[in-house]
Amino acid sequence: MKISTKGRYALRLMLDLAIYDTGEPVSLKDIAKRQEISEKYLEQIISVLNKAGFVRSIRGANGGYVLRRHPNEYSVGDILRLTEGSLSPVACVGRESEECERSNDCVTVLVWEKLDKAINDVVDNITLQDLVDWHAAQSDSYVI
Amino acid sequence: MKISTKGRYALRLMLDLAIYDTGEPVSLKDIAKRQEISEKYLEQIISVLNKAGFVRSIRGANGGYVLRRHPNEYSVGDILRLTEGSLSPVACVGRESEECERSNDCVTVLVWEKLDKAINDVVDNITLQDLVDWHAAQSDSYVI
DNA sequence: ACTAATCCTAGTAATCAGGTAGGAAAATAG
DNA sequence: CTATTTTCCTACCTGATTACTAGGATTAGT
Repeated sequence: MKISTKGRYALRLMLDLAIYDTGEPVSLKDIAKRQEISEKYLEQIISVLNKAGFVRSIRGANGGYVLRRHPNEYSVGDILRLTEGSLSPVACVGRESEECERSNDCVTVLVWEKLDKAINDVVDNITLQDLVDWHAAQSDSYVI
Repeated sequence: MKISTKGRYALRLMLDLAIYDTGEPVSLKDIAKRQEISEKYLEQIISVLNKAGFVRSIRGANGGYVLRRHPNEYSVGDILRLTEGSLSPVACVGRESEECERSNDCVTVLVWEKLDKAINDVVDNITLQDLVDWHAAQSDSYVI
């Protein structure tokens, strides 16, 4: 029941892009340095975000990435589901759930459905903008 | 973010014991047949439940297992945490959480804490007895 | 032309999931 | 006392996944 590094790094990556959004593209090199994550590994992760249209890439010198939309238009759930795959705790519940031939007398599925709902309720109700705000609040408290 | 077969099977195993609790020990062979799970694999899973004192074992012919406590004294969370290990979505939150040197300026941890809380809220508020009741309700509806 | 960046594919070591296999030990039935 | 039924224990195995690393092609600015 763990979120993999792929999902966690994707979230930090998107948050970094949101925080350092000046209009200018942000290079992976900078993100990798700030987040202390291998640049090569980040490449693979951002490639997924790029293909899904979450970010826009600018190639060549002074290139990098920028967010396509406003931070409040990305939910944490969007980002995690894209990079992690389904967040449902078992294969037989949630979106694109697979059929199970035992579903007739299966009681435990009721547990998994509640769990699935609880998980999605959390991640779908936090946006990237919320993370930016929390970050700002945290930084402020250091200054004071 | 998946619950493994170990946790899922453990839950079905405990539920089977609760449903077929007549005072007589229930053999793994019977449980394996009813639940369509390999008996050998169930052996390993119930061994964990046995060592933790969740079930009592009776060896020899006509032996088997019985629940140690009343079904309403087991939460789904107890069973899952025992067999799955921690249910927290990342290593740095929840019970026995590991220290992280980035925790100072880490914002995403707030997401994981909410998620952890939501997950535990679900599994700690469903007991084995609830599952038994749901099962009974489901069986009734078939009879009618 | 040189450099800085993204893009793309392949490889890889370690770990884990999900079992199988074989036999020892205990208890009961006959 | 023996055969059978059951739990108990340890080891092994195969395939998938995780978390990366590596190398080079492509694009674009200076």
